[in-house]
Formats: sequence, C-alpha cells, structure tokens
Amino acid sequence: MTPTLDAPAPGRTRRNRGSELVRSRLVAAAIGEFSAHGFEGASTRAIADQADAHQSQIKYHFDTKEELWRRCLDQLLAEVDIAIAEQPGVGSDDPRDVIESLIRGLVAFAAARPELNRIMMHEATSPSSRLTWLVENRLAQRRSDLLAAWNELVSTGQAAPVDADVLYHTLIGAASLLYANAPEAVLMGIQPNDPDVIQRHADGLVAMFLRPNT
Amino acid sequence: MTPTLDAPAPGRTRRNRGSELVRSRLVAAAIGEFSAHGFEGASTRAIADQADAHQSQIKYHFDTKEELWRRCLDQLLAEVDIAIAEQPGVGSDDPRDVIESLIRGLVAFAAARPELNRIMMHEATSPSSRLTWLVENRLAQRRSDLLAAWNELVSTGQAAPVDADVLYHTLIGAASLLYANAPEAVLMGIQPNDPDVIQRHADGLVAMFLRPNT
DNA sequence: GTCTATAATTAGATAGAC
DNA sequence: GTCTATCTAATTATAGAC
Repeated sequence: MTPTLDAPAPGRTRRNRGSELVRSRLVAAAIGEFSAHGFEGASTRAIADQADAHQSQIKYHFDTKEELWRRCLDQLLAEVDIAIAEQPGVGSDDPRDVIESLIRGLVAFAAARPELNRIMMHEATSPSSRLTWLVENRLAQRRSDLLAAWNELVSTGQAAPVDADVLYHTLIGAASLLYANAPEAVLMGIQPNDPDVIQRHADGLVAMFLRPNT
Repeated sequence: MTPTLDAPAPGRTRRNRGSELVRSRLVAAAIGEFSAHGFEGASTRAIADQADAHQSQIKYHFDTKEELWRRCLDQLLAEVDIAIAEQPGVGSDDPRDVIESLIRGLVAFAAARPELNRIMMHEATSPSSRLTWLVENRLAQRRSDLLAAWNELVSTGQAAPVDADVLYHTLIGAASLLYANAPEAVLMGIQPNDPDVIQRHADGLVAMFLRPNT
C-alpha cells in the first residue's frame, strides 16, 4: 500500500496526503468491523490494528467512534448511489425501466458490498442516536425517491400489489438478506457470490415486483 | 409476576419451581437484549437486572453467556413453529395452501415477535460457533422443509419464478425486515404494528410468491 | 501527525458465605 | 439457589512526549 497512489483530496495540500490515507484505511477497516460485529461489538483497537494505525489515531482523525461510524455510512451510501446510477435504464422515461434498474442495482450492490445492509440490520433493531441520524439525514430522502418511482409504476398498472407502506422494507429485505447473511447462506450450501445465483435472484425479483407488461 | 402461575416443568419437583421461574425470566430478558444489541453488544449484567436476578445466577443456571443464548434461540424457534402450525391451511393437500400458510405464518410471527429475526440478522453477518450451531442443528432442517413444499408448488406451476437457491432468504427477507427493523420503519413514518399494514403486507407477499391460479 | 502510557469504565467469569 | 465481592481482561477516551 503506497501513499503515492492516493491523490490529495480537494482543498488539501500535498502534506496531508499521508493523513488522508490513514483516514481512508481506518474507514475501510471500520466498515468491515461494524458490519461483522455491529457498532457495540466492534472495537476501535481491532479497527486500528486492521488499518495499521494506533487506536488513539481514531480520536485524532474522527474524534469519536460514532463519528467514524458516520463516515463509514457516508462512504457506503455513496457507493450504493453509484451502483444504482450505473444501471442502464435508471434515467429512462419508462417507470418500468427505472424500477427494474433500481432492483438490479440493489441486488448487484448487496452482493458486491454486503456491508451496508449488514450495518443497517445491526442498527435498525433498536433506537439509537445513530439510527435517528441515519434515517433523518440519509435514508428518508432515498425512501421518498423510491416511492415516487414506484407510484409511477402503480399509475401505469405495472406494479405488483405491494403496499407503498411496506414496499421499501419488502424490496430491500428480498434483495439483500441473502448477501447480508452470506455466512449463514454458505453454511446452508448456497453460494451467494456465484454470478449465476445473483443473476437469477435479480431476475426473479424483477419478475415478482413488476407485473407482466401485457 | 407470581411464581405460582408457572407449573413445574416435567421431571421437576415443586421445590424447583422458583428456579424454573428465574430461568424463564433470564431467557425472556436475554431475548430482548440479544435482539436489540446482538450477542457481543448485550451484557449479562443488563440481562440479570431486567430479570430481577444477579449476574452470577447466569453462570449457575446456564453456565455461560453462549449457552443462555442457545436457550433463547430454542425458545424463539419453538414459538415460530407454533405460529406456522396455527395457520389454517398448513396441513392441506394443496401445496398452494401450504405455502400460503407458511408465508402468512412467517409474517404474523415476525410482526408479533421480531426478536428471532433480529437475532438472526445480528448473528448471520459473520461466522461464529453460534452461527454454525444454529444452522446445523436448528435451521438446515427448516430450510429443507420449506424447499420441499416449494418444489411441490413448482411442480404444479403455481410458484413465482424464484430460484430454490435463493427462495429461503428472499422470502424471509421480504417477510421480516419491516418488523426486524421496526425502529427504523417507525422513524420513516410507518406503523409496523398496525394490523392493517401486516395484513396487506402478507396479502402482497402471497400474491407475489404464488402465481395466479389460472 | 504519530505513538506510548494510562485513566476510567465495563465486560464475563468465579469463589465462597449464607 | 442466591448474592456479595472480586478477578482478569477488554473497552473508549485522553494526556502528553516526540
């Protein structure tokens, strides 16, 4: 891992380059620990060790464990937005193409980067300052966007009979649990990393959530 | 909470009644803590406090935190089996009725008792001795039973085009995430405890996973 | 910016009085 | 069976040398 591979972030001088690297390594390690063990189960020492840094550097770079956690979420949410935006039909005029792209983007991302769904499943089981921050500042808008696209589909009669109230969790649960719970799936003899499995999974969800275009 | 309401367990004398009560109170408290904070995030002191017992009684009654955790899972799995068995069509000859009962039973249980799915989502994010025990000794058989029923539905052409490989996680994710993540859903303005919401959720899943009976 | 040392707290497990 | 007291280890946070 050579520092010179990372360009300085905007507004930062060359002298900060090393610091940015440490920050990104800490975030990367923290994403792994938070997703595997939850916020409370993850230790800052384990995170620092994985990042080849010292535990006290977390205080210097992020002040608290919770602020580090928020940086992890922002990193992952940026990635899921990219994964969805990369889908071919995402900007289509046809609401069916938009929802299909969203479903395929969610499956592809959950499979490639299960950490976001894992962290969500850890956090959403009980109220906390982190969960409130996450929903209010990061997730509420995304859910609104999904519902807007879904309502377009409903208006053209192509949506499956899924209530708007439950759509968000039904779709995300159906799309991501297999990958979020990959260690369990593997013990059950499933290969959640097999591209064929992922493809058939996405195809099945598209067929279920979108009504046949008669 | 009166001890006399609990009958002595089979093979136990009247003198053990108090002990059985403490055990059941510890299990009940532990289910709440494990589901909210995960195994690592839950503390045996908080569990004992909630059960009006002392932390060291966990050692006496269950020896280790992990053994207490296993008792919690057995309690919850017994409850989900009952919830499914209570569905009217579960013993039907028609495979469609069997799957419909399973879906409705899963939704009803996840809504009424989200703790099981919460604990599963905490545990299944990384390998552990607990996860291996759980899958091998408790879940593998249940998944086989589901797949057997599903294959019957496939053979009669009434199953949605969902691969057998991914069916288990797709169905459980679609049925339970809303309730497992209820604290998040509430922050989003959803009422996961509203019987109407639950009813429409179950209806939607039945319509999606079962092909129209043409 | 980095790193050592440590404070303050809490964890699970346990010994032994009652 | 219950409960007090305590052990060992791990936790986050922090002060200060370099």
